[in-house]
Amino acid sequence: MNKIEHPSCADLTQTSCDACPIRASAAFREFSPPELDFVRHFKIGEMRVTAGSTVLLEGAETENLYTVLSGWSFRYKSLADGRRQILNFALPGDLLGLQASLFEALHHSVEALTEMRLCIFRRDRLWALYRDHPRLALDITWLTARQELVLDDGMTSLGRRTARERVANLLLHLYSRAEEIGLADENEVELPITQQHLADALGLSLVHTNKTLRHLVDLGLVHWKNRTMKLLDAARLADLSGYEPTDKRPRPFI
Amino acid sequence: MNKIEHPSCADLTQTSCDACPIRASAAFREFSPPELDFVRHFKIGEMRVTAGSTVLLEGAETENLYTVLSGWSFRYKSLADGRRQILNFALPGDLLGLQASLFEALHHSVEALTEMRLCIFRRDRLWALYRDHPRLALDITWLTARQELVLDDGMTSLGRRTARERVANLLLHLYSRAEEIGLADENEVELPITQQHLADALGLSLVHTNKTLRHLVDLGLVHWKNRTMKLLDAARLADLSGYEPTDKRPRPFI
DNA sequence: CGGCGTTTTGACAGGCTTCAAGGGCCGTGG
DNA sequence: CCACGGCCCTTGAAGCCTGTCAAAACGCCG
Repeated sequence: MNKIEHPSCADLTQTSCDACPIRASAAFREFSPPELDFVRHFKIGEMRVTAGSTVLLEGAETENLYTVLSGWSFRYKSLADGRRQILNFALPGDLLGLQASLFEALHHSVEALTEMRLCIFRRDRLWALYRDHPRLALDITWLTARQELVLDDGMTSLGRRTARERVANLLLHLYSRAEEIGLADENEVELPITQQHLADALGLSLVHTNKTLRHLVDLGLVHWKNRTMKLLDAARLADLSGYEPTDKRPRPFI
Repeated sequence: MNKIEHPSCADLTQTSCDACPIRASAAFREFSPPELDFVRHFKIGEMRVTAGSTVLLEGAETENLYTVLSGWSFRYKSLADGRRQILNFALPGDLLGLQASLFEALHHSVEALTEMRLCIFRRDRLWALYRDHPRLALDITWLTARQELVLDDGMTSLGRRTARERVANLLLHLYSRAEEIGLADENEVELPITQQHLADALGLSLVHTNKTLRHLVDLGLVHWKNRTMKLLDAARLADLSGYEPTDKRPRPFI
């Protein structure tokens, strides 16, 4: 399996929040000393999971709140007969399990696409965070609002876009997300997903996803091989996808 | 067709927050006196819009934050060629425009289905709310997380459910939402929507939506006439829809 | 080399869309 | 009082986009 490398913290058993690899990214805002201090105590520990493992399971209760430190994963829902819908992909900096912290149980599952490192926060201290660190609370709201943007666009794709538009749209979105946190450049990105994942995210069958993707490749708009994607003509892709780039402003973080 | 109306609030007899019709509902939690006091000042005024008017327009900036006091509306996105996807329906107690408060611009529109009364909050005081009233901040987070539940299920429908499953699922969902705030009982509810709205929410064509709905009616599972829906066999509907009821716990509110 | 997961292709079926037209309901106006 | 127009709902027919079935090619790894 492909792994996402984060050399700076590769062999650390427990990253100090001071040296958090996430915070170091230019995409996130700076913490004040008191905030940093709180976060250090809010955090219970770290978790490392292997590619393919289930991080969160639909229906589970009493889960904690997690933050992705490294690695890719995806949220999904399953129907009784096995049909699966991928809701979105979670990258470093994303929050996981907030639902479980606010409601009785989780209504979706999360699966790791690569080896992942997760920061674990105590769900019972979420209230303390809101009470004592409003700026962090606002950051959480910001993250959830941002995710809603993604879900809104995803719904529009599933409901009203053609297969070709959906594929083009998702490829651009994935590149954009990866680039934002420095996992891509030169229009090239390593995506740890199979075409089956694309299909489940797009609401299409595997076969049709393949044919559509191949079509875009044949048109010379994108390269897709060995878990690596390269955008060859992002402008034309965007053109036939109705893609609307999302807000790029600095991003807060717990 | 769609016009933005911003009637002056001056002539309206402003509802005192103390007697807020939303808070009176058993579905919402009680406010503490200080919270009530803050909300009173957070609120700038009320707005009344007529059925069919556009409450929020995609791309608009510097919008305020709204809360629905009465009436139905829906959030939607449009594609360049006119295709429309309804993202969800907003009922009394729902928040509108949080995105616009956190980001540069709105990425979806909102249209009123009935006459509506909206409570207007100052977007620039959102930070004060988080700073001084963490419980209210948590309430906002709760509302957005809850909306995410709805979007997740909607995505699953659009991506992986058949037309029949989608229709059955949406009807149950709409009834559930209406019942929750006392707008429905005896399995009967007045839905101010046309089949075109159903179609746009389900990602189906109007024709196919009609045929599918008619099929459910012919099966004796539901009644649909004159903007009124009655669930005749909710169990069987749920059975063929893969419906999962959402959390029913008391609901917070700004 | 063999096994397995992934990608690719072809053929066919079908669910859903599109096109088209008629019917019902209701407010408006002659 | 009835005709008329505008929505909305309904129904039929034809066609296409996408799903399903099947099988082969490919690539990686033990």
